[in-house]
Amino acid sequence: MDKQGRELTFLHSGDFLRQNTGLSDRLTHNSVDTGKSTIKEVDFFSRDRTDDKIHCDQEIKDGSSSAPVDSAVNTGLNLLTSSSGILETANENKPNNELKKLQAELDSLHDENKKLRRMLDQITKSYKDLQAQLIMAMQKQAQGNRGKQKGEQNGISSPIMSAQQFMDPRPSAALDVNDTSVSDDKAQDVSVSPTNTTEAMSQINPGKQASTEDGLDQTSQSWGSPKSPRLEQGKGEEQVPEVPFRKARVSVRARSEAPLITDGCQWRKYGQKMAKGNPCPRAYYRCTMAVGCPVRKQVQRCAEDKTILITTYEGNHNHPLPPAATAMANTTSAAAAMLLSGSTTSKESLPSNNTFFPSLPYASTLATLSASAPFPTITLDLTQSPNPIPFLRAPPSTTFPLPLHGCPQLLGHPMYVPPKVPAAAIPSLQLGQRQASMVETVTAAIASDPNFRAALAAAISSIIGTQRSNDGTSSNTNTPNGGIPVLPGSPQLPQSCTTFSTN
DNA sequence: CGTTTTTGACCTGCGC
DNA sequence: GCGCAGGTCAAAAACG
Repeated sequence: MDKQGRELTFLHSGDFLRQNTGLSDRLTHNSVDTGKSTIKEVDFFSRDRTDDKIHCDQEIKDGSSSAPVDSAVNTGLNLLTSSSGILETANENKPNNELKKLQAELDSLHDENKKLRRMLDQITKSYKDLQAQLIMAMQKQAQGNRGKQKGEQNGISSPIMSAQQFMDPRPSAALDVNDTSVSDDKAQDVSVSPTNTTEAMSQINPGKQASTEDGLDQTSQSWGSPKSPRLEQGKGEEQVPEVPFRKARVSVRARSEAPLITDGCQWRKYGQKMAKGNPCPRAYYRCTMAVGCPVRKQVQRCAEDKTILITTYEGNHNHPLPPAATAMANTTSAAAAMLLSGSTTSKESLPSNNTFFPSLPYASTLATLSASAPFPTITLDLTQSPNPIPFLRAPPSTTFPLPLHGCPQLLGHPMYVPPKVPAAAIPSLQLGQRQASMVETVTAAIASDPNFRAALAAAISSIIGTQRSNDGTSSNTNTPNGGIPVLPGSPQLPQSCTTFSTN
């Protein structure tokens, strides 16, 4: 928490600027010429509760996807109860029989509600079963085609498969076509666990899920140091099969003068390296919010435009996340959901434009999928405005234009006015609002994707099923983050990793 | 004094 | 096999 004191939170009106406690001298490039404290981090995602509430309301209105069914049911009950109470008060003088009528009606509604819940449970269960079967079938198919797969790796594979691979670190092991050692047992495990389907999303999700989740340990292990010699020493034996795709990554490009972007988590820097082709060093951070949290992130400034900070998240949090982190998690989870949604057909060489969403206003802000990298990566580009600044994007990939109306380039620093960026002329006073709305805008934009909706619905179903199976509690708690429901794979504990780095 | 950052060394994977 | 690049470790330094 100390660290947070050094961070800047732009989305909280009250916390608009948090005091930097004195590390500013280290970050010379971060200094604001006005003499104000150096900006340590920029919080693109933090929101206040009001925002969350609004977001939640929006989801409910949207109806199709997000709002967990249970919550909808409960809402109905509440409304009825409330309304009945009002009636009771208003009808004090009316005959008791009328009151009894209302009570009877209320009871009947309760019964109906129970029935609906049962139905929901059944549907959820059925969905899980089907999902498990699908995964198993896919794995078998993958094994059958393994011979071909090498060639296909660089090409386009089954959308579902690719999605699974991207999103699922663990599942990736199970689903990985390259992994000959995958066992059916493992596949089953994966299928059973909701976290499997969307690891990246899970990472993003504010972790509400209990750390007891089996996925955590596995994730931690794989993350702990896939490359770590020490850990790998035992790989000779029963070790979890090495997966070509170690982990899904979420990378965020944002314009920021701050060296870091506040994402609600605590990070400890454990290394810095000069990357080839980039004069700016790459910093490596590890999540310190919980002991053994496997989540790591890399922060680097873009070589082409040093005002752009690129942050890449890796791994799932194995601990609950604070609200501020939840907001970020929501955004990244949305991106992850897009990955899962089947857009992943575009593993590579798909046009980097708004081919998929021509109707979206700002193709300039994109989510990019890259399979060419060692790790499946989705990149959220928050740097471009309707008047985009050209910059080089990595490898051929599929892009998902995100209509960010919030002038992403301003996100990084409220006081910073990039000379190149026209949008920078926007008064800094509006930045807070803009940034606050940006998260929602991004979320809404992503959610507008039918594929995303489908994925989200599936995710919710998985979560609901999981929670009930795990603790028997209702699924209402799935949306603590105030907006995007916790997606499967990241359900409560794990949060997907999205990295915001400014290069 | 405890925690965090810095930084050089080390390890691994990959391409030639 | 060698060299390069990416990533991590861990001791030392810095910070609060």
